[in-house]
Amino acid sequence: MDPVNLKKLAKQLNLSISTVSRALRDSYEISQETKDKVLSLANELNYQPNPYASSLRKHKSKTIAVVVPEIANNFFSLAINGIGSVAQEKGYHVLIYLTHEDFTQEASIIRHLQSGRVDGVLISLSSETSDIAHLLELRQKGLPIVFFDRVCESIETAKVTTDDFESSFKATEHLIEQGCTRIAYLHISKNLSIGIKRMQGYQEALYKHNIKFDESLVVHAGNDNEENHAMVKALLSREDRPDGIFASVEKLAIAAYHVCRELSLSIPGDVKIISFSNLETASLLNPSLTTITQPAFDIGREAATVMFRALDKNKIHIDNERIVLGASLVVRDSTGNNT
Amino acid sequence: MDPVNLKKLAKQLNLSISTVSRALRDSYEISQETKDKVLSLANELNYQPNPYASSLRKHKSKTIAVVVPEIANNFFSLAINGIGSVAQEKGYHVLIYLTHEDFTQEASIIRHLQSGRVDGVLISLSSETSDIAHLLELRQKGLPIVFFDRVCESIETAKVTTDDFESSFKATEHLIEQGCTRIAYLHISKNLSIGIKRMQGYQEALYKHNIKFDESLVVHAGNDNEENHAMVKALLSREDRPDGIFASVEKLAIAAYHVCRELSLSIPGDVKIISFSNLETASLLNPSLTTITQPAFDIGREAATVMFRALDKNKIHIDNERIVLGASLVVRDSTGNNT
DNA sequence: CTGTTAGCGCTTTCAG
DNA sequence: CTGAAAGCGCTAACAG
Repeated sequence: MDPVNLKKLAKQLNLSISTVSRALRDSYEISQETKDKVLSLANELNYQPNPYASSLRKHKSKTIAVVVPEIANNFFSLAINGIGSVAQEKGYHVLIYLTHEDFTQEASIIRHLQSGRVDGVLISLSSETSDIAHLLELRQKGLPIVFFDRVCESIETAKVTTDDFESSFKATEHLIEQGCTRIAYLHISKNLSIGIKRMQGYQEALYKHNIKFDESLVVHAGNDNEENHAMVKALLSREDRPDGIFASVEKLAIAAYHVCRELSLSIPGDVKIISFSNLETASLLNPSLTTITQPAFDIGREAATVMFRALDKNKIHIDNERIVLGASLVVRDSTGNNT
Repeated sequence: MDPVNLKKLAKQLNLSISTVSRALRDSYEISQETKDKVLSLANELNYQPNPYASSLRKHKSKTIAVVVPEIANNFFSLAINGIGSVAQEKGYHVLIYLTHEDFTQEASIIRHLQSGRVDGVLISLSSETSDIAHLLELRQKGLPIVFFDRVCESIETAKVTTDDFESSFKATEHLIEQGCTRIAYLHISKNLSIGIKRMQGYQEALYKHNIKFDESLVVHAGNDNEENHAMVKALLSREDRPDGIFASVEKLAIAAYHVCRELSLSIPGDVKIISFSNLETASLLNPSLTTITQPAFDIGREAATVMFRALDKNKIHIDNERIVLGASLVVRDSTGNNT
């Protein structure tokens, strides 16, 4: 109840507040003897420095913000784990903000972060974000930003992603090699670079194998699950329905699964599905699920590492570095073993 | 770059700092006219109050800590989502701390939180936690605590959980009704009340159906996945191996799945598995997975609601309330539809 | 209705 | 090596 602060320690030791403060930060200008005395009393009373006082004084919070669309999504959870692990090593704190894929919420969160509450921001954009004024403003305030996964190409700063093009190319090619000729692409958002890059990989694979790109096989999904479901259902109900589906995100693959069940289409007999997905356990449990698994944890670690490196050097502006981590195409045979 | 603070606003408006401050907090003692002027300039300059200054002054941080063993776990992710949604409504910030199921880390995190960085702590205990001195200390410092899921029975405060006993009873009974007679229990930790309650439900169901409880069918799992795997493998390699498995947590069910595959045991032919699990999508994808699905999001919301109610009233000590939310037994037929 | 002032707990000159 | 004092940005008496 009674506060343990520098004043109290100082009084009890007959020292000045500044001496105690310096002793605790192991300053060279304090005698060993004094340091020992201070340290021991601090431990005894379990002194914990008030972080707000020192943040106010130093204009540094030792805190970063992680802004993600949602957290109940294996990719983001794992990435946050990665971020958290580096943060703990570096003695930083992690504030989590969820945008729920909503632009307005994202903007208001980012705007709030101009307050100085955090020293840097790691962000994965909402699928609705096209206007980036709020991010530019934040940067102008001197806050370093690192993008991960869902990056913004037009802002010069570090971006950590999966090799979206390459892995999409391989995934699509895999479907083609399995005999698919009419492959649909479930597109997450026209605003997000991941959606675009993944689509490019898909198109490139079709091109390589002389399959004509059919615009009508692309489903432009939105934020409404019901609507997405309906669109996928329409697609799979067509006379000339696709025999393969490449989903740019897990959520859309799940929708496709649902629809196949409703329409009594067998997987992978009638329709082969492949998707970006980090549901390791799910794919473990279902042999017919072939996934592109992103190195989510490492993406988090990498993004955080870049950020802390900048913060250590008091760098406000992070260089326009692009870090691309490889994803793995996890194909399973009918017994569920990886191949 | 240049800071927008009260001083700056005051100077530009020819008002005193305190007047500006009051105007911004919509104090009754400020004229509408002044308020308007202040507000409009604040908006124009995009003034964001320094949270550290006001926290220091008010001894309130408008921030809570959420301490969980891990985050790449659907239950915790969903619960954090729930917490986050209430926090955002109430204007609170959420700091996430991960213990990695490690007691030492948990203790050091909790100790750090005595600093006043947060106004309250929501926690789900690490499976290694048996000593609770750190939690008692925290409480003595005047910080309200709310437990969720993995609660500590011996501390008087609010606890939000699933009806562990009841749902375990039903799950076990379900296995018995499916014809299982030798049902194993995969036990998470002897320290955690959830493990114990779930075991009690299991035992009670056996008792009701006149099946003798066989201690040798209980696997006491630890923190090491390899070891757990080995123990489950030993269990399923026995001459008199179980024909049913009830896993108290998802991770152990996954281990059992792996082992069955290695030993070429069919599920649910040779062995029926049932588990606490929030991997909705996984169970969607695999028809043979029967789960007890906890209302994770609601547990998070509920826990946060209790916390904010206390904080609103400046209550340091939360009453020993127990909130129990129902879980649902999700049984699927061979087509994967819920029944 | 508005201004002056004291301080939250800490760091950091500047003096000794 | 140690102490005194100023001040980070904000709030809350207390005066007027």
